[in-house]
Amino acid sequence: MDNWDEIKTAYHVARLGTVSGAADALGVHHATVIRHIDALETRLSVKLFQRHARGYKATEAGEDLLRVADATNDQFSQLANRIKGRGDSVSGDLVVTSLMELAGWMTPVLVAFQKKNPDVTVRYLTGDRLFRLEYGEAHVAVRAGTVPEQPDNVVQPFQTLRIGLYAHRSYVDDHGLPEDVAAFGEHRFVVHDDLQNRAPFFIWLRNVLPEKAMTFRCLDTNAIREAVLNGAGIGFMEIADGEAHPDLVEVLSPLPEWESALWLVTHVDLHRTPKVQALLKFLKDRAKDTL
Amino acid sequence: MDNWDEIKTAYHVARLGTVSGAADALGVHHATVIRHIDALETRLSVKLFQRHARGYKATEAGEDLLRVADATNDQFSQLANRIKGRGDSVSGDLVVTSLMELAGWMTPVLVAFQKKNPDVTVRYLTGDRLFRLEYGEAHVAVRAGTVPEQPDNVVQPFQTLRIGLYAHRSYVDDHGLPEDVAAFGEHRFVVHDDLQNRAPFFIWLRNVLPEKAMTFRCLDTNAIREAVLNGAGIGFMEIADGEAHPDLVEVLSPLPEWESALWLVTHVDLHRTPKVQALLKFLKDRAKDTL
DNA sequence: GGGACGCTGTTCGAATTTGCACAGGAAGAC
DNA sequence: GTCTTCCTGTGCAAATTCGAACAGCGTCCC
Repeated sequence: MDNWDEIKTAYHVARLGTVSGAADALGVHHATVIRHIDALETRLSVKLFQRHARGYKATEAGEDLLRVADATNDQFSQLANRIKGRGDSVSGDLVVTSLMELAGWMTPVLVAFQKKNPDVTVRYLTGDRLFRLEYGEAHVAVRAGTVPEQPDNVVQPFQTLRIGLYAHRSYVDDHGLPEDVAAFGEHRFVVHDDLQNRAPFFIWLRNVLPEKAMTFRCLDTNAIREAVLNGAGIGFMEIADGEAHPDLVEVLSPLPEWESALWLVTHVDLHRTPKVQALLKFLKDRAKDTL
Repeated sequence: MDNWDEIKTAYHVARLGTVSGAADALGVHHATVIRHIDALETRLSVKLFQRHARGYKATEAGEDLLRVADATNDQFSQLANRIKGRGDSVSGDLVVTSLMELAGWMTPVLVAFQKKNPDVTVRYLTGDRLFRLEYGEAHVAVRAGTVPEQPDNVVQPFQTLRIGLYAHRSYVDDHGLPEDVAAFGEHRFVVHDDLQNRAPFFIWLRNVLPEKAMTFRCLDTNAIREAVLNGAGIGFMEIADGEAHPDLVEVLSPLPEWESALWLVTHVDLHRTPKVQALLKFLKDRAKDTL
């Protein structure tokens, strides 16, 4: 029973009673229908039809096949409708991943998107680990830095991650502010634990700051933020985040080289789906409004 | 959704996760699998799989297809088992038709057959009308006379219908017996109503008997038998039947030209099925024993 | 880090499938 | 009765599909 097309052919013959009718319904030549039936009967070594001049009459086996194939036909039709319907609608799971730094900005946007599309279940994944689009781990990723060049990924420029250098008032009260970059060595900095971190602002910092000044090191961005807010030292934060806290003091005017480009990345196989397109459009619209 | 083979291919890809694995399972080249998937996705304009270096991962649509196709696969397997199982076993309906003359002999044989094969439902059809094998009206027919030559029928010689000419003792008491054929005109005969009837014994009778002697005419053989048994006149009966009744008198020694050949006829599409073969063998064995 | 393995994807020639044309036959209309 | 129509069935040519070989790439193992 390893040729489903022949079953389909037999189904239409059983349903319509004639080879010609089945051929019309299937859009193939009636010779093809006869050959399919013959092949199927030979393989099963059972006669599915009794042939006579006015058409084909299903035997018991043929009647059985008719019932099964009829159900199958229904199932497949419904499947096609579901698939096409889902293709047009925005529903089901929608997995988004981004840098942890963006959680503050992303979360309300995703909540708004979910409100607008109640059929969608949003799953927002952040973590050190890069969630891989090519393994289907996420539909949309927000990536930072140079243009990602994974072969099967569709990359769109999103916006610029603007970073500032801040210290908490309590730190300033204790240590003052560095006059200029040359004086950074006399201060205490909160930095990422991984000194190989390739964020542009961090690379810049490594070039101007001796390692001994990096006195508080954290594995994740959230911890860095908390450390700065608690006066552990000077550290980088998103500008919007820094400005939102009245107790934070800007240590240095943001430099252009601190900025890092953000990219919207999707897997090519999912990029054209309405669901993904809807989110991409939503993200870009919100970025336009809020920046 | 009009190519079931492509669905089957997609099913195996979704199930196994790789094109190569599916190709092995299907016994086709992996290039074929890729083409099927591409064609299916193009037709549905939906991505069923996300491609990556380690294989294919089903999208939501692909998962949906997997579920449906899995059920379909089960259904088809069961169907194949049923069809092949039924092919090997003797069960279901078995429709037999014959001349009414043979009902007396056929019925106990069919009952015995049904006892031996309890899964079979025997339907024994007798009637004036010829039941047509080519329309699936019967599986097996017992026909009399010259070799039937319907094109799609398989004809096997069965046995000889032996006919005798009988009268009931009450008729003989009233009218005596004819000395020879020449005296037939003085007697009363029970015959078939249709004078065109082509039974050989009846043709013979028409040649030796004036029409005025055919005083009791019936439409069916059963009625003729009853009429003879009630003394309505001289009539033809099956020899076995006539000999079974002690009150019947043989009017004339049976002539060879009264005999009529019996044929077992089946439709070529059903002839090779075990069910039909079982009945044919049974009929022939019983005929050997009882004649 | 390097080599080997496994999987995807494409191209081209071959094999299979398909469509066409025509024959043959049965049933129904007139 | 004959004619028409519709159906099945078959040989042959064209179109489509399929398979072999090869390339490319990522991953795993050593």
